[in-house]
Amino acid sequence: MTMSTELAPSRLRRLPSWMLNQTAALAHRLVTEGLGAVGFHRYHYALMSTLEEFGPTSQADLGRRSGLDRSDVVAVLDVLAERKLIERTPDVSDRRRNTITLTSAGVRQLRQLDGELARAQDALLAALSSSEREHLARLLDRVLVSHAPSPEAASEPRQKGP
Amino acid sequence: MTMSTELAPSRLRRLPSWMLNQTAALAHRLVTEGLGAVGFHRYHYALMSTLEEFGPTSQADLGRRSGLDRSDVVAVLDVLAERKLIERTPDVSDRRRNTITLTSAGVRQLRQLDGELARAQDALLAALSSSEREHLARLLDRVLVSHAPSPEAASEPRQKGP
DNA sequence: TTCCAACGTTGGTGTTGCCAATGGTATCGG
DNA sequence: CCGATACCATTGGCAACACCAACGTTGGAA
Repeated sequence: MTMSTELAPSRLRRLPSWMLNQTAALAHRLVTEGLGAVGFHRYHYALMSTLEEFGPTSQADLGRRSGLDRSDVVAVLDVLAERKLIERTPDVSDRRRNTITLTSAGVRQLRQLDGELARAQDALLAALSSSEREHLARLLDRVLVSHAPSPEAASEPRQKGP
Repeated sequence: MTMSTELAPSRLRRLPSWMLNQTAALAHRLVTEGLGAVGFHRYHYALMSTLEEFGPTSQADLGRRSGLDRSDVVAVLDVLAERKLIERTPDVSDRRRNTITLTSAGVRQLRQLDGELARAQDALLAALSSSEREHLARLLDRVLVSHAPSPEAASEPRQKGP
């Protein structure tokens, strides 16, 4: 991923998909380094922050919300459980599921990762003013929303259907 | 990469690095599908467009300019050569090198890929106006330039020194 | 009851971006 | 001239990443 932008042909340099790839790679590297320095992985943050925001859920739900494959969720939760940051308890009302709970140590750990991540974002966007960063975020969000999956067909278990 | 943005926790949704990753993944998919439909790969386009812009060069230079590892360049050029889109000729003035030349068939092929790629960009950024697309491009470019490698230390072989 | 869907888990797969080693060649210092 | 050093194309491999298939178990609807 070491590429001098100066040398790159304008054909590539102007291509939005190319710019996005390069920038994402940059972001990925910074985030990986930042979290790696304190012994964590993006996946760990994804699951822990999802847990904090939505409260205890099943592994499958966790994966769906954070965009991880459920098979990968297993391994990530293994690590988090070993570090006592989450708890895996069988769901008594549905014995297929585990209920995943963020421990208080997990909440504290999440704070540290938040800081690490904020630093990484700052390093990434150092060249932009805060209003420019917001603008960038808005534009990216628009693109993402426009490609969001169809509004119908919620895979969430409904309490009651019509 | 199939994730409903609605369900994602705002902790992730607001993170620039996360948005960039998601958008880049989207772009990657569209580009891969577009080029794949006509039997090509991003790497093929990267090398061919670099060749058209800079003219015949060595494989190592080609890799440096387009951001590909030189070992990957070999395989990509193998395919392009087999399709008669480039020509690999030994460099008489430096027998370590191959001189890679884009054939006229290569130029024509490149036109088709340009079209395919333009369609992919359009699909990706459909939600944005043209001025918004330009704005996004400018912001991304600023970020990329700010992280560009140091301006010193040109690895280009100089014709003659001072 | 039967059938289908979802669950957690295991064990894969293909792609991507790299790195190391090799044999050949060029260049520079002495 | 000679040796050291650096660059070349090429091969082979690796780790991370995103994803998929299959399994046995459980839940819920027909």
